[in-house]
Amino acid sequence: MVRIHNGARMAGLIVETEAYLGVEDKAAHTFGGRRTARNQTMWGDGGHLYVYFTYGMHYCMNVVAGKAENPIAVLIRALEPTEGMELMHANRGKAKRDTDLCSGPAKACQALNVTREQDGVDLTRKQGMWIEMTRQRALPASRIDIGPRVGIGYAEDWKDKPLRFSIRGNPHVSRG
DNA sequence: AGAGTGATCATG
DNA sequence: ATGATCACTCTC
Repeated sequence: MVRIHNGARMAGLIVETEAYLGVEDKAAHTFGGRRTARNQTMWGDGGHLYVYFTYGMHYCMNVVAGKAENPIAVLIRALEPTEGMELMHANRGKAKRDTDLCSGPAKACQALNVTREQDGVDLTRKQGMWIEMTRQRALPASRIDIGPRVGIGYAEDWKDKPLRFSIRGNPHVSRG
């Protein structure tokens, strides 16, 4: 994931995600067909960034993954910083080590200076923020941990579904 | 384990 | 208009 802010480039490898599956997923903002000012980006075409504000102080970002009217999104829960760590430290303030920079969904947004201003950004254009392929080979399934999502204990029969994905042993994965 | 913090959303 | 909630983080 690449972010240009004030002319400087920051980047990180996506190491942890969660899937939010449209109108039937009780943990998704679009559950039951809810369509609000906040979540309207989720209802649009995939390839755009959905950013929401929560707990009075935190932003979290998602990659919209469905076609229009199919509100599926992938929450970016953690990044392994690869470029611009100095700027990330400045943005985060309290972080002591590199593993504190982006090891959580709101931390990653704070490090990359992502707010509601970035909601709806087209990630297929290399402007402001986008996603690039790495030169690394795809990881084998054996290197991916799969488990229940974090912080959605209210979601009844959806709370234990295996929709959280992370790279096994990567120190930048959130504690959750 | 508890506080911090305010937008958001369903209710009426 | 009101009140409960919240896809979290930090500090104790």
